[in-house]
Amino acid sequence: MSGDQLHNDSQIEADFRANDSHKHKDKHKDREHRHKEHKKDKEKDREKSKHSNSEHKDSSEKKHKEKEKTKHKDGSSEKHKDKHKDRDKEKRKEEKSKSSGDVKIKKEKENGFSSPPRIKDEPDDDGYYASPKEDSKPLKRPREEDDDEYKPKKIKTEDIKKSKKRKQEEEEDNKAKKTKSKDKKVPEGDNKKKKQKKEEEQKWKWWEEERYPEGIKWKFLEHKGPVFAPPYEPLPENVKFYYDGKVMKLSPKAEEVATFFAKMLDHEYTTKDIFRKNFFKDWRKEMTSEEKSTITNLNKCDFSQMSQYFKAQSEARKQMSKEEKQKIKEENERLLKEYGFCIMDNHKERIANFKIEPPGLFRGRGNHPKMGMLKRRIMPEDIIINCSKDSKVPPPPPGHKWKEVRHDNKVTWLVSWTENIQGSIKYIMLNPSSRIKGEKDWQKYETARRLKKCVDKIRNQYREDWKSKEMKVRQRAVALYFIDKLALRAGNEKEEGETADTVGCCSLRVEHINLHPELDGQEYMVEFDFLGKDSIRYYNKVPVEKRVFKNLQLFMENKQPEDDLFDRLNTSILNKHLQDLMEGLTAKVFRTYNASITLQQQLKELTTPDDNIPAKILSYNRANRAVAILCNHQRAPPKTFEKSMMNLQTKIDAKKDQLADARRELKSAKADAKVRRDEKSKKTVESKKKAVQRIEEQLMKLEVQATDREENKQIALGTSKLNYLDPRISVAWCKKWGIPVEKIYNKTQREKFAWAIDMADEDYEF
DNA sequence: GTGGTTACTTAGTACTCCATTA
DNA sequence: TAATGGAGTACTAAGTAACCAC
Repeated sequence: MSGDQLHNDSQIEADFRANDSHKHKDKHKDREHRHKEHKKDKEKDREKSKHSNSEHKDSSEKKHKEKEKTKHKDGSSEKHKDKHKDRDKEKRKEEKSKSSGDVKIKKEKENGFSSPPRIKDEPDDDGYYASPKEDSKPLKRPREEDDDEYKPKKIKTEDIKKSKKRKQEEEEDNKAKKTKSKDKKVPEGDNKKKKQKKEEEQKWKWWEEERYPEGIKWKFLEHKGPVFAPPYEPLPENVKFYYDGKVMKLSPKAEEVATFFAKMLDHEYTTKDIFRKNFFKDWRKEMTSEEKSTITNLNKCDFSQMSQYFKAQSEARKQMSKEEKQKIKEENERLLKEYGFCIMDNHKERIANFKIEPPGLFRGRGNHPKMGMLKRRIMPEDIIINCSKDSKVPPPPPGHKWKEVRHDNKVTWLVSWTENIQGSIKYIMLNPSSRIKGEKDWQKYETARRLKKCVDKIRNQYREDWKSKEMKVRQRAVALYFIDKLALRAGNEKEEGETADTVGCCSLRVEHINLHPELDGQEYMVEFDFLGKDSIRYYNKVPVEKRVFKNLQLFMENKQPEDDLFDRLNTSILNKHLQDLMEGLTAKVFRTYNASITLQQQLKELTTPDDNIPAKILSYNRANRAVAILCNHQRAPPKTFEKSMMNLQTKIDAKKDQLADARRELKSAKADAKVRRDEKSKKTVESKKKAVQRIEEQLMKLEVQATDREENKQIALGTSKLNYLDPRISVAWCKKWGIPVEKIYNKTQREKFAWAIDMADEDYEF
């Protein structure tokens, strides 16, 4: 298959799939919503479902309350997994029996889903793709050697010489800074340049140093603690809240929560029943008893004045003078300078998120049962500080104290707290450019490269396991095949009712796949349709091997749509097995491996040596896109997409006219030169020629831009670029073809991948 | 084997800022 | 000079997976 073909096919696929996906997104959501609601409603509601909407809502709310009560009363029953599962299955069964009458949805689904298979290339023989040839070239740097990864990790201590050198350098740097501040005679521009140069020279190459022993994350850590959200500022007197048409002054606490809702009034969220219900419940908790007895119906609340006030405020912010904006900018910079960095082992490192999340309303993704709940304000008393014993512990704000100060150098976080919505722990950690994150990232790609070496063996093994006598082994083998072939996520188990109903490979249910012995002229087709991470829909039709198909039929035998497809499997079983096959191997390594290897293959196929730089970059983006499609990285089409495409087209048309004019002028200049035969007219011809060339180039650039943008409409390239693609592949490609790395990675990305930019040469092979 | 907890990576979206254009 | 648009950034939700106790 040629590069072009591949590109075109994948593009068509992408468009089909993306259109499909968005067309049906809402329907899907509706269906999912019904699914959940019905689960809650159980038997009694079966009858009621025929009744009016409002009735249905009321009863479901009651049921929900009952459910919550029983949850609290009888926690033990909740804990028992099998019972739990069985009950879910029962509920799902009921839901299914109800929704089976939903002809409309089914019909539309049949009509709408026509995307071609979206899989990686496979040779015809066995539906199995060969891994690329392994490269035996020695890698330049010692730490790139895979052997390093194979051996059980040796305990390494920091090279004394190096650390001494580092200290020396730092001291010199400090001296230099001092003298620089004294020296006022040097012109500022010069100073800046020098400073920049110096900074570049002094970028710490942690990747050239020894790693710490396994488990030790740092030896010294000092920071200033977190920045708390600004306190609530009460609304001005003239901004009123109305209840049932009458002005009502709210207590500060209730008012603050009301403003959260008012700020979101234009958002679709605030029209959703669950959101409103959750918000109202939590809002009432913040009210005084008087307010509670008055405000009993959210529909009677009028937040419009508040909403307008915030809109006016944001408008005023936009209209601020340059000076005012500058002042704010400076204040932010000051905050960043003070709290945005820490000292970790002799190095100043940037902190990723030093600000504590402000209070507000929880905005889950997809059909989240907790959307609208109040995310409470985090106080110093909620905060755990982590730093080294010999560091200066950050002082809590006056009149407050920390929940705890600990000195745990086996973890990377500086600050943590527990949020109130899911009860999960949130952390303040370092920036991706830091040593601690970079090292981990590098390690991740090294693990994926190790997988490359044994992936053939693993593939042979799971193919064998499709024939196993043990059901558990067969399920494991088929699931692994999907994870490998389709880059599916592992699919951990989730607590029912706590999050949106999304799945990954191991948690797929029977209802998420459809088997077609023949479809679109191909045999043994599996049709996937489920909501994955972030409730992004995964829809794909894939031809599989006969044995896989037969196994799937077996797994689905005597099961209901809401039953687990792989009922003998979970991620922990799968990962334990993978661990036996290769040290450090887990399900997610396959995603990294397949993404990176795909990029490398695609770059080889798509890059045309004679192309100019913009065309080569288009090829790069196409290779990147192939990965994004594989990993199902979608985005909502930008709101201004159509408009901006139209503008671009207008520009292209204008450029075409300009080109036509220029060509005409060139032609007449040539004719003129033929007659006159003098130097002057020759020169004119030359300059006209150049003008044509220049315009041609400009036109080409615009056209490339248009193609790229169109192909990217619903595909997000960033996620794979940042998390799945070994940056050394991109760096090597840039070096090989003389493309400035800035064209591929922006400043932040270059900082994150500094290690790769420094160490990869053009021969690098993933 | 299970459930709970913890630590960390991966993810999409909303917002901000700055360059370009009218 | 204001409007526009797009790249880059901030934010934080939602995953994966390890570990531990039972």
